[in-house]
Amino acid sequence: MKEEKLLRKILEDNHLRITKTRLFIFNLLQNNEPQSIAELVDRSTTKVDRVSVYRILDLYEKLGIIKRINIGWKYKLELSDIFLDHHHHISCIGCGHMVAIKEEEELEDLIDNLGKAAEFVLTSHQLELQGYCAKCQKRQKKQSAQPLRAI
Amino acid sequence: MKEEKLLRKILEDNHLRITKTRLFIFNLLQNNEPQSIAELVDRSTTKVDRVSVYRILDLYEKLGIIKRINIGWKYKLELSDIFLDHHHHISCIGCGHMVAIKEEEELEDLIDNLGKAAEFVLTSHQLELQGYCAKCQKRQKKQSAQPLRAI
DNA sequence: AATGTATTGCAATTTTGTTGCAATAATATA
DNA sequence: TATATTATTGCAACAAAATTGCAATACATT
Repeated sequence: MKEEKLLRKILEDNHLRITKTRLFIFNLLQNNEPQSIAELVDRSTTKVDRVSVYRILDLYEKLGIIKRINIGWKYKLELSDIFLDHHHHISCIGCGHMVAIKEEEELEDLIDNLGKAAEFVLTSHQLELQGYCAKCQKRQKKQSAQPLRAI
Repeated sequence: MKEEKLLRKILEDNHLRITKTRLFIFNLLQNNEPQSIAELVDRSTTKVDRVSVYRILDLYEKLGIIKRINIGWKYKLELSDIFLDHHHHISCIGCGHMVAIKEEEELEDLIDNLGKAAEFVLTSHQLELQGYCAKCQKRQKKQSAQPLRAI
């Protein structure tokens, strides 16, 4: 429960109250894959009002507790790097399956340099990869070849 | 007008009609910085109905003509790599200013390897950096120091 | 130019996100 | 530990964003 302790500290430091709803939402974030707001609202019903979910997510974002990550056209929310180790994502267009890519020094260094070159002081970055996972590649081969840009 | 030719070819290849509205929206995408859907809808009024803007953007996404890029909690749309040279973005939290980062072989290679390591066949990726631009850094120094997690 | 059909615009609807305010719950303090 | 203070929540109403069905229109084919 190290994470909840940190959450409590952040709230305290900002003179914000440690409430059941705030802990509940934090719990949802902690015990699930990255979720959309709709999913979070869904998982909260009966426990927490829609409005409060939105308000708590806004607050958590301002406090740097959560961040948005992109999956194609949509985005999902996950705990930020102070709770989870810094990482990136790769997601399968075929089945939606998503895996975390653990931190790579070489990549992070390169990103730092991009910031320096642009004379920026970097505060954050996201890298998202998309493609077909091993399973979906096999499945595709079995079926007839797909057109490049089918709709 | 090389780009419009490619657009026409993609539509033709998919047995879709080349219409004034589709060309109009493409034109908006081509002649502006990355835009939000709201901005595109705004710039279309009187010419194109809101609904059609949504439908055309959906279509363009399916066809791989446009892609979403993230700016903090929001996203914007821009033409995809078949129209624009592949690049990434760095945006300033202070003033919202955004600059393109031109392709870097080393970075792209590294990303390819991440895909291979996960046994994925990659189709696309996005890298977004955030921070403070040179101007905003100076402005901040003048003002008193900011707390790390102010709300 | 006429025909068939995809595309568009309109109206209505659903979904998503926001606001004000009274009721409630968390903290400070006595 | 009870009470007072005030942040937080839920409710209702609202506003904005996105979607749907269908008739009117415009594009492509002959």
